[in-house]
Amino acid sequence: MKKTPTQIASLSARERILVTAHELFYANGIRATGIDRIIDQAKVTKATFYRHFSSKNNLIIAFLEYRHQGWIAWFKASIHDNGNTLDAVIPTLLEWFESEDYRGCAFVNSVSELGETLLEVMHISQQHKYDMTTIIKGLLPDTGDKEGNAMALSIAIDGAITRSQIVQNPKEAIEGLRIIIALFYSKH
Amino acid sequence: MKKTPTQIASLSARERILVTAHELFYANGIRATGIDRIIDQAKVTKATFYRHFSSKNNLIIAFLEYRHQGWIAWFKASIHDNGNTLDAVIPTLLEWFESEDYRGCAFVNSVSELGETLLEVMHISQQHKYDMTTIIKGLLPDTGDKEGNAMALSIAIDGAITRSQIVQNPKEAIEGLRIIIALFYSKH
DNA sequence: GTCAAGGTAGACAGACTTGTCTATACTTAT
DNA sequence: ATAAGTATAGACAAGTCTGTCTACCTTGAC
Repeated sequence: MKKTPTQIASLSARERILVTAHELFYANGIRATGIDRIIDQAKVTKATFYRHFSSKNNLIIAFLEYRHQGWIAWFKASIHDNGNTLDAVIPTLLEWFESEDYRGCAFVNSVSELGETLLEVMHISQQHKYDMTTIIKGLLPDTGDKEGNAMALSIAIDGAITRSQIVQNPKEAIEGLRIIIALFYSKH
Repeated sequence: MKKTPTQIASLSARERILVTAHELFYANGIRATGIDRIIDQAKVTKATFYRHFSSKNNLIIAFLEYRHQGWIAWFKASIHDNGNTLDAVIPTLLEWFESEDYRGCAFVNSVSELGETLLEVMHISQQHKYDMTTIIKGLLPDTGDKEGNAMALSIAIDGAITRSQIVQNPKEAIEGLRIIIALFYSKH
């Protein structure tokens, strides 16, 4: 995915916390990441942290909103750059899967970890999947069961995201997805 | 999935710990579940727990092995009971998705939570996905790219498992999967 | 020049974690 | 009958976690 080699020092305290939380939460998990670790790496103090975020839960939600915005923007842009067809999801996802710090879908991971202990996590994750499905729908022709096909395709994409995380073989996951997409093309 | 209303008291201490750990780990997450909670609910003491499992990590691995065995056995049996064809995965998964305590794939959840901090978790999860794919492969005809098709189908299944966990709409996830499976049938 | 906002530095409370340890008791095989 | 194995009960060490607090400093607006 997008690499933002931002000079962390040039950001405001709030942004430094958010960027650092994103990095650590995604890489190591939310429960595994303590506030202390975040404030150390973000180069802020505890008082500053709690001035910007009232609690860790609050930061978790901000992290997911930040991630959602970033991911959707990247996904749209990359699909556009690859021709804006259904086929464009292949190189788009492959690039993501092959990125060094790839660790699956941040929303699936968050729901896995936190379950329903933090309702907003569930809601943001549902919104994220809904928005991804809408983007896929926009790539489909106006024939047949467009809604159902978009759902089916985005489920296949979720499968590839998950499989790539577990089996750590991006090519294999992408090839599986490619077979499914080809079936959709041969149908029309 | 299979409901085992086992009289917990009739089991050995080790089995009680394992059954309880399975219930709590799957329902609430691994990191969210403390040893104290497990020993309380399993009606054993700490000394007994540590006689059977040298550490929490050790219990996590035992839990995943137990889950893998149980899940694969259930999956095979349910597919068999539903006609032993590719279509059989539809009612099989629907039954699982609609079970009250459904919370997605225990292996995906574990990898999400623990990442690479516990290597065995990664390995067991990979084995789990491999074994699931093998079962799917056994349902396919000997035509075309059997290997690739099994991979594609099991990725779609993973997607449905994940989507059902997040969006909490089993029917929708199953319908998406049904569309993909229908495409595989129409191909031959 | 004053004042408010936002920053640094770090001690601290209180809860929760895993894992160890002592001391006691029940069961079963030899 | 005794010894080994497994159980109960629960105190405890040592570490982690989130969140609060005091005390002081810097910067920019007015």
